[in-house]
Formats: sequence, C-alpha cells, structure tokens
Amino acid sequence: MGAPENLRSRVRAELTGEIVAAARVELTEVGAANLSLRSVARRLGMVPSALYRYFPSRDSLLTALIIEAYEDVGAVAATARDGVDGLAGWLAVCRAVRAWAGAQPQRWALIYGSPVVGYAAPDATVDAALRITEVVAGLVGPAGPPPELLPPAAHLEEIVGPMKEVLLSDRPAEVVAAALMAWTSLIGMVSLEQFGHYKGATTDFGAVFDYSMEVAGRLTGLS
Amino acid sequence: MGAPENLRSRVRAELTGEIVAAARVELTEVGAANLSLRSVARRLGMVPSALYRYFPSRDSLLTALIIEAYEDVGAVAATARDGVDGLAGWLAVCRAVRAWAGAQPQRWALIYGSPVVGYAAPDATVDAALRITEVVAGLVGPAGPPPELLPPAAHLEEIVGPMKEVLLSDRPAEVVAAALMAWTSLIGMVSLEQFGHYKGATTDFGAVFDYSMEVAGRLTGLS
DNA sequence: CACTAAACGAGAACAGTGTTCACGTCAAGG
DNA sequence: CCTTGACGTGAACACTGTTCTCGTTTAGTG
Repeated sequence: MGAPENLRSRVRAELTGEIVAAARVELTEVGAANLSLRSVARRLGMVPSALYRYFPSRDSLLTALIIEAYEDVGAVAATARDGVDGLAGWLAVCRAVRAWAGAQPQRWALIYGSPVVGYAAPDATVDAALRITEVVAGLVGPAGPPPELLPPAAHLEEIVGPMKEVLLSDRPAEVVAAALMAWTSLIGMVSLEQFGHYKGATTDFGAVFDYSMEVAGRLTGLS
Repeated sequence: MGAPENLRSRVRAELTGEIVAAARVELTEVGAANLSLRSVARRLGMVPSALYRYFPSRDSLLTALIIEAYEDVGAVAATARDGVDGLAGWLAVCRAVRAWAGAQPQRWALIYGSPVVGYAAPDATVDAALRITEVVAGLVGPAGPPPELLPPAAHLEEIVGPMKEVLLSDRPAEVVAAALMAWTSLIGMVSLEQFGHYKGATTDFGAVFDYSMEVAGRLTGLS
C-alpha cells in the first residue's frame, strides 16, 4: 500500500497513467478491436517494447481500460442519483447512463459488448462493475407489497439469495428479481441502441427509453 | 436470379458454402475477434489469397456469418413458437433463444455483442435480424386493454409509428412499446448472461430468467 | 562513497495477420 | 477456334503482439 517516494516509482506511476490515458484516446477513436499497442506507443513517442515494462500484455492494458470505464459510468450514475429519490432518481440514473454511452460508445461497447480479453474476466473488473448495480439497488423503494404484475414465485427467495446478501437484504425476493430486471432493461436497452438494433424502429427513441425505464422502475415498487 | 447451370458457377456456389461452413467452425472455436482468414484457408487446404475470389474482405465473410446466425436463431425461435400461443408460446421462444445462445456463445456474441465489422451494418444483416422480431410480434395478445402498469404516454402513438407499420398495425401504442420492452428484455438478459454480468448473482439463473420473461410477457397483455 | 542488482528504453527479430499483385491454367461463349 | 474471363498459386507489403539482447540509469547496501 505505502507508495515509495522514489523518483523511479513516481515517474513510473505517472507514465502508467499517461499510457492508460493515451490508450483511452485511442480506444475512443478506433474501438477496442482495433486498439493497437503500437499506436499507443507511437502516440507517446515510445517504442512498442517499452510498454511491456508497464503492462505485461495488450489484454492487461485493455483490462485497465475496462476497470476505468466501469468506474466512470458508475460515478456518473451515482452523481445523477445524488439527492434524487424514488422514480425520479431512477429515471435520472437511466438518462445519465444512456447519455454516457452515447457520448463514448466505444467505452460502452468495451464493458457491455462481447468480451474481448477472453473468457476469464479478472476479479478486479467484476468488482468495478458492481458500482453501478449498487446505485440501482440503493434506489428500489421500501418493502411495500409488490404490484399485481409481480407474481409470487416458488423458491425465488433462495434463488436470488446471493444477490440479496450483497445488495438488498431486506426486500422480498420478488422485488429483488424486479430490481435485476430493471437493471437488465437499462443495460440491455442502451446496448441494443448503441449496437444499432433499434434502427428505424421509432421516431424518438429517447421518449421510448424514458417510457420503458418508467415502467421498469414501477415494477420494482418505485413511484 | 436465374442460376446458370455452368460447371463453373456450380462449384463456385458449392465452394462458397464450404468457405462459410469452415468459417463458422472457426468462429465457434476461437470467436469473432480471433477469426483469421488464413486459418479458414488452411482448414480448406487453400492459399489465403484464393479466398478473395469469393469474399472481397474478411469483413464480408463475417457479414455472411452474421446473416447466417440471424437466420438460424430466427428459425429456432419460429419453430419453438410453432403451435404454441399466448404466454406459453412466448416462454417457449425465450427458452429456445436462450438455449441457442448457450450452445453457440460465439455466434450470439457475433450478432448481439459489440459490432465488429464497422459502424455501417449492411442492409442484408438488418433484414435477417428482423426474423426474430417478427416471431415476437406475432405473439403479443389481441388488443385488450393494457394492464394498469402500462400507463398511457403522450405522443407515443406517433413515436412508435415506424414499428407499428411493419409489425403491429392494430395494437395500441402502449402495447407496441411493451412488445419492444419484452424483446429488449429477452435479448438483453441472454446477452448479459452470456457476457458474464450475472456472475454469482443467483443460484439458478434459469429460474430467474423464466420469471423475468413471464413478467415481461404479461406486460404485453399475454396470459 | 563504491558497488551490485534491478529497472528502464532502444532496437532488432519472429511469427502471425489482412490484402494486393503478377503469373500461369482452364472452362465459357461468341 | 479462340478470346475473354474466372480461378488458384506464390511472393510481397504493411501491419500486429511479443520476446530478446543490449547499454544506461537509478535504488539500495556494505
């Protein structure tokens, strides 16, 4: 934990940050698939092999970008929710997340598109991914009776147990499931929009998005 | 349209099919990002440049695989729905689509993950992508009154107009929007599962999936 | 202070990739 | 028959990720 005050390690930390920053710029310009280690090095005036003193592979550099993006969108969601409760807070979060994705589509695709680094996502990435789910979980209303449209289901309590322990300990299982559905709707809808699957379906997708998120929020008991 | 009976064009069509088949195998083994034109050629005993007589680029070969995958999952959805109506039909479609994705994750990622071919998806791919949406649209119930949880929204009729014209001409706008939400929930939930975003959230994701799809189906008026 | 071990940047090299081109060869049609 | 076009081959170019070997510079120790 203790950061040595060496000049060595200081410039190392600094340069590591510059590499990530340059890689982020490169990512937003050409996308994750075309992000090349060599062009990042060129941008910094380095030779490609020098980057290997800081990241052991291209994938590890991508992992750093993934964590950064998760933290970024999580922070955006948190500030959007700040001070706003209930359905209004949920809608504010949804709009903020969608706006973030629209402004930085390549970073959205990096974290919510097809995994590129391989099938074993490092633990650090799943930790960072939890930020935004905490924001969503912090919103779901007090444990009122679930709406009529949320039928009770057998064994649901046990099935969503792992989720309840971490996020929503005092809510009925149906509400926990509804929260997962709401989060799924948010991420899914933004992803499908970003990836072009709604092309030509509506004249004003923002309005459909708002409407859908409102319905999804109501399902969790928000009002 | 008329296919010439030449020997030339017959072996050409045949070989084109073999190339796509080999590429599909390669895709399922290494994924779209690592699909290399050269290894496809090796698998067929050809030299890499020979493939360029049949596909002008690697992206065009990927496009063929995308169309094929869309058609495949659309056909699976159609046969699952065949003869089953209402909520049961919707659930059958959902389970079939999820099973298809689980069996061929790389093909799912190819069509519903981050776009890899570039930002302009060819028209042929969006046409193929419509198959599954037609199946979903064919399910939504007769135009009964939308449930209480589906509030009326201003201007919605006009906003979802493009969608209504193609798929759901005689339903109220709220039901059209709900159908889009249901389709989004299906694709979104399968994608998030495939891409590892539910890791550790439940003990039995299949049950949560069924429950969520049931709620989504009810929202469109199915029962 | 002197010295050793580690970290660092540079550059060359290797294997692999998508793509292009010039070259013979063989089927199709006038 | 004979010309034109499609076809497969092999070499080449410009890239890529990654590894290795060098001097050089810094950190920590006797």
